[in-house]
Amino acid sequence: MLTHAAEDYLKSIYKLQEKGSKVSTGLLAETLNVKPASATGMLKKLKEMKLVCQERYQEITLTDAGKAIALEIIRHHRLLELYLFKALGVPWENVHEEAEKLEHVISEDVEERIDAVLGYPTADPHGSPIPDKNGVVTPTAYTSMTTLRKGQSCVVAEVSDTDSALLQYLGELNLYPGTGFRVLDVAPFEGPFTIDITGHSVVIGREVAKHIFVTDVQEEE
Amino acid sequence: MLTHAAEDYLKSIYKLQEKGSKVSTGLLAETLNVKPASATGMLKKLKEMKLVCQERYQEITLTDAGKAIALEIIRHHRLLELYLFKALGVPWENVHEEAEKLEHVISEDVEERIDAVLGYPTADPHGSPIPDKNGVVTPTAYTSMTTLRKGQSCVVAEVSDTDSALLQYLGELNLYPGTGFRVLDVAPFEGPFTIDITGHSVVIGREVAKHIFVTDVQEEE
DNA sequence: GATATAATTTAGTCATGCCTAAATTAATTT
DNA sequence: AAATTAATTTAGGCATGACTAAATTATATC
Repeated sequence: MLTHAAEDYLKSIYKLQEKGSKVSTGLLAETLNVKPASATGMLKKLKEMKLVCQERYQEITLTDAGKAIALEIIRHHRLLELYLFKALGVPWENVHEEAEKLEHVISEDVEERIDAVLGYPTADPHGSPIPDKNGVVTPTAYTSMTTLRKGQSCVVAEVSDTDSALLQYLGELNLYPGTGFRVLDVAPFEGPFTIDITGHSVVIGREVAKHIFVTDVQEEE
Repeated sequence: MLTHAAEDYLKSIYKLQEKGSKVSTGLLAETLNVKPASATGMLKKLKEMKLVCQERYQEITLTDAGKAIALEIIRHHRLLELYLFKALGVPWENVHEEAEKLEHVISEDVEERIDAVLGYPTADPHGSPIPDKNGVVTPTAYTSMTTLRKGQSCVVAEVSDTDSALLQYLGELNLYPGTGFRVLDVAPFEGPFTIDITGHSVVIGREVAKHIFVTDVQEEE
């Protein structure tokens, strides 16, 4: 069994490379709120355990074994997030922090029960895909909200889960994955979006729109 | 915030003195599966934190602050046990182990939601009382099953939660707290009990009976 | 009262996982 | 090409929480 810290390193490496970043010691350290020297130390251990590959001063990648563990932890995390949200009513801006602690201690048995109670879901409350038991991820195709034009309608697919204040704001607007809206107007010079969401008209700034990803984009007369 | 290990020490001290044991370094070490020297080390820290009192080579007791923390952890543990049992269907012989890991990472917010979902319960699946939010414990009055005589009927109040194989056995017999049964016979010379439990006749040995505690004992014609 | 046994404490060690400071290597600028 | 800057690694330290071995204190026995 791995330590919690080692699991967190593997998870962060996976998420960074999934995001398309070149994973370096410094980036990893920053992500984990740790000094680069500490990351070097942990990476050395993970390399000895054959979970991580890295040539001296070069890019960091996961081995198949490392990736499998990373996906398992991510599955724990996302199932727990959804469970806390749906079964216990924890506000979605808080589920990430809670799941962060629980993901390392939950047993496979409890996880399977949670999975069953939720009806074998495929996405967490923010729309991120939940890997299945075999580590297979089915990513959802989506576009950034910033690409939308006046008159288009769409459905929220995913939102960034990093900023809890932003999540709280989006929750107040009911901008959860699955919610549909229509673009009433896009202000010129990279201006804000005015959207119609279930009958209410709301203005959304560019900075917020960058964190919203949509699907089912359709022109509407 | 305390470390998980410190929380475990406080919890064990509380449970041992609740059971009526004189809490010594050696007993505590044995309970926690740790060497006496290790316990001495942790006790030193807990004394510095004013959570534990102990004169050199003498009995160990909790301060009010230490007791409050112990009760909080026990509350976490027992609420989690009941939640795993009722909401997720985890077999009762497994809930102790699961809760042991979760009790240290669960937030107060999630705990309150669990408490509400369960309808503010007062006992865990084994019948142990759940301290309330203020640390008040309302113990249930019960008698050992070994004191029962032929013809008496009663209701299971509590069972030992330490031996998971025993719990599995009791579960198969449906001997959960709340279940009633009647003593059909007690064999002589400290022999086994024959009981009627919801229509089935079952023989229970002395060693098992020692771990069952009953209430509502009544003579029956 | 002396001694054997049991319990407890002290002292020193080890593994984790973080830190800072210094050294090294890589990349950029002049 | 040399020098500066940035990134990475090494070296040494610290806290936690376990361990073993040895010393100390308490208790029981003769």
